[in-house]
Amino acid sequence: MAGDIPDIVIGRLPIYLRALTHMAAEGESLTTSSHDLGRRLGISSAQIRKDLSHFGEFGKQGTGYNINYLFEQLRQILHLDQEWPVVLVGAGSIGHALAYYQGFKHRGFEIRWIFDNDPSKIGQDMNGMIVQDMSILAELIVDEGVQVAILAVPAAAAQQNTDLLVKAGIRSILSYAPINLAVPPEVHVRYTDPVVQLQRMTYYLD
Amino acid sequence: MAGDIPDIVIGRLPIYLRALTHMAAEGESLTTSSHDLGRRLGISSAQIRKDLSHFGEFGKQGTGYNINYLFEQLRQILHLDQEWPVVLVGAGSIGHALAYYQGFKHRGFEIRWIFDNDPSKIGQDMNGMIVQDMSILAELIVDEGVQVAILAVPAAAAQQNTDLLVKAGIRSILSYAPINLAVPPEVHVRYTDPVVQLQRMTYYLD
DNA sequence: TAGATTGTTAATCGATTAACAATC
DNA sequence: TAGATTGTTAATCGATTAACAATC
Repeated sequence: MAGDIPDIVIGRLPIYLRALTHMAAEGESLTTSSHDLGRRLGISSAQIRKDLSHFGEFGKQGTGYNINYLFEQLRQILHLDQEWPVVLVGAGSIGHALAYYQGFKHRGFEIRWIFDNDPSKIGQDMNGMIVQDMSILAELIVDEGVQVAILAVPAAAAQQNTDLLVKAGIRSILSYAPINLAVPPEVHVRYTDPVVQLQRMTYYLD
Repeated sequence: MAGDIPDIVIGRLPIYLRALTHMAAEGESLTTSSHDLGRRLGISSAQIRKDLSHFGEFGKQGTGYNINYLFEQLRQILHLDQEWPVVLVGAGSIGHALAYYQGFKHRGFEIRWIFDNDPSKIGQDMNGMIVQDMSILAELIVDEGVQVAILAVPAAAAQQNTDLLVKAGIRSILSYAPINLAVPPEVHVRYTDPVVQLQRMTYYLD
């Protein structure tokens, strides 16, 4: 059942979740509709209804969706009704920004450990965490059962670090390295490369 | 002609460009093939050939594509045969990481100006640039003809800053704020939200 | 030449949208 | 009730893939 839901649908759920958070915070209404949500996100109302229909019936004809209820349902669908501990690999400037980023709180994730192989960084404090030596990374992942990693190392080191993470049992990797990573099919990787995003837009510029 | 090329195709070109850079750096061969490129990127060879065929004929039957030639062609298609000056709005930890990020160099972009509205940050040096007051942002964009902006401000300030950027003439925005921005159709926006990326993957975790 | 690979066409596959009965 | 909006079906739209003639 779950396996046949298109990944592109899964990819929109966090966007819906985020919009619902804002709506709840605004507190203008207890309910929303597919039309209202779609207008905010630039998505058709039909698509939103179709997406949600993969998982159940969350709305009421005539009134739409209860914001808090739909929010909770999406949280459960995405397995965010628990906090995922995250290991951060790389204590450079990107790693630093991530270590101090407040946005993980209350959205299902917490960076708990930071690793680097640079002796000048090891032992440093970053937002209450001590940068640890890569040599004990695999052991920690196994012992703590960590499944989620953020990779913020230079491109040249990314694949070898990925192999290490995968071997230790990591199943989801968010990579900031500007390179495509090879992983086995059961491991999910998402990429963040600001330059790729910018390059995609300059096509439309003169 | 250009207008009818799907945006999803445009979105893959920077990925191809990045892979070609690595291939050129490795220097193992002067040529590649759609099959070779596809294997590296997890994309079918047919799709790569189809994508490229929107823009011209860059290969040779029997031998494939000259890496440097294809690289140059893609650079031109994406308008990266010039350096785009970028204005960075927000000098917090994300802004700081971006200001010091070396990855923009040689990939078509340079952050030239940093703005913030926090008096404690204004005047600070960041990688050779002085953080400037938001009050002179619009004037600078107009005077310098800046078209590309990176937005790294809190969600609460993102829409009002976007409105300011758009009004001043910015046409491409890369936003790190975890919120959907409303912009006129001629302005392109891309988003980077690490939490959204992570949330998309936890669906597949137990 | 023989083998390899392109560019392109047609077929397939999948995603989005329009429309509407059901019903709150 | 009348108006609004859901969930779903069928139609449309668009993207991917398979296949192959052309040709290096």
